[in-house]
Amino acid sequence: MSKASDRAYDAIRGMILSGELSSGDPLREEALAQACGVSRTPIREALRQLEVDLLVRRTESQRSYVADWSLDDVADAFELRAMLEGHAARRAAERITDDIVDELKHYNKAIFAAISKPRPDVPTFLDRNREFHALVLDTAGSPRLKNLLTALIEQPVVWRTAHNYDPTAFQNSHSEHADLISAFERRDGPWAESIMAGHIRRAFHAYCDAHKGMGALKKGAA
Amino acid sequence: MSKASDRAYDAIRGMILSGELSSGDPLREEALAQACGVSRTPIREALRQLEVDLLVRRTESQRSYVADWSLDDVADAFELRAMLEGHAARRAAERITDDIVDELKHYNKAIFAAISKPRPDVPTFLDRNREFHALVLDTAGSPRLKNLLTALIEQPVVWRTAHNYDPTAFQNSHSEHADLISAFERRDGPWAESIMAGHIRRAFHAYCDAHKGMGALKKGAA
DNA sequence: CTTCTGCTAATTGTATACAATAAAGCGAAC
DNA sequence: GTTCGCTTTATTGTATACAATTAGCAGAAG
Repeated sequence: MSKASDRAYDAIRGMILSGELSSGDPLREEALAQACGVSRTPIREALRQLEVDLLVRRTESQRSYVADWSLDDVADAFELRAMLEGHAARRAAERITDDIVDELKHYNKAIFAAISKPRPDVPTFLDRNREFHALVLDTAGSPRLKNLLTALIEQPVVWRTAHNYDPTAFQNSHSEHADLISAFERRDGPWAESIMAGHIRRAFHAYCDAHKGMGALKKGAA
Repeated sequence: MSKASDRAYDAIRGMILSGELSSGDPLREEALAQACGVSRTPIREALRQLEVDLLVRRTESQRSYVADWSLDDVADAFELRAMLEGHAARRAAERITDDIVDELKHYNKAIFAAISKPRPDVPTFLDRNREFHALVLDTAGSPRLKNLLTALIEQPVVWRTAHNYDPTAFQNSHSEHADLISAFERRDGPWAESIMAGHIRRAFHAYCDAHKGMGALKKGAA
């Protein structure tokens, strides 16, 4: 996407993720255009993309609203991620080269450094973690799988949960990555698959723990 | 999508599937607009959708081209379908009601009727088959899964292959649906999953047989 | 009191003009 | 002869005006 569309996309996405907009809020093109300082054309493009991301839902009459993510939806998303990323890990194990393994080790070292500080560096953790998973996905060598997963991976759920990780969860994440790398070194697809699936499922349970009693994702603002 | 966008989408999609446009052909908005009798705006929307469908690819400089589907890509798509539709079948088996089972039986009966004629009624087969799979997918009750699969399910591969089915393949398809219904009646998720996965894989092999020696999807026209 | 109908206002869809950007072709310098 | 850079041209991005559609509401009929 190009400049204005990107600005619009990031802006709207930010408003949704930050809770400035709540579930079910209507998204009117004209209003968003003013808010983002662009015309309706790039807004329309951004909304289409956000719809693919499932952050925005459209009614049959083409009106757009902020999507609502119930706990079931979140579970659903994590389940699919577990399956698809597990599959990706298996394929990656069958195709990986030593160079890629080294690169993964490098990312995981950076993750370790970020979470070993007295006060964990969450943004760095998130970035390296993202890169780690992206590299696995690339190594899987399936453009379609990549397409499906990217729509699933960068979603509010993932985004919000990490801030609530406790130190143990960080450690678990890091050591699961290490296990995954071991599976890759042995080119053991099934092992890689099961580690990855478990890795995602653990993230889901971390999410559940973090959101216990706080009404899931309802009402982000206020 | 609305009228003009739809027309554009169908028209371009048709041009690609029929082979009127070949892999790698550039898609220029202005030219398509004229060809479809609409302005560039709906064309742009259609192209974005076709890109999601993976029928169109865009370069970094935002130019659009007809995507090329190598045999590997086709295999890739079928593998993902097998996994995801298998998953959907398992979920469906855990959630299905007797009414839905009856409806599936009804579709499968219609399929049987269509393929039992002296000269099989392929369009009807395709329609009922589509409805059968769509109902399973709905019953799975995962909007995200549905989202992912619809992007995968209506693709050139599926579309073209059925025309080359031999009578045996039609029969197999019908009897696998019957098996699936049995699994649903017993609410046996794992069974349903494996039948569905096999069902899709068989379709892939039917595709391979039909395209043996005819250079996969290269050069559809001429 | 409810429901249907028609009007009004709000919102999205489409077309088109113009701006920005990337590709292609040409020419000069080395 | 090749390569670098400029100019030209083709193509996409953005803004805006207008058309079409939809929702919301008021008012009359039952």
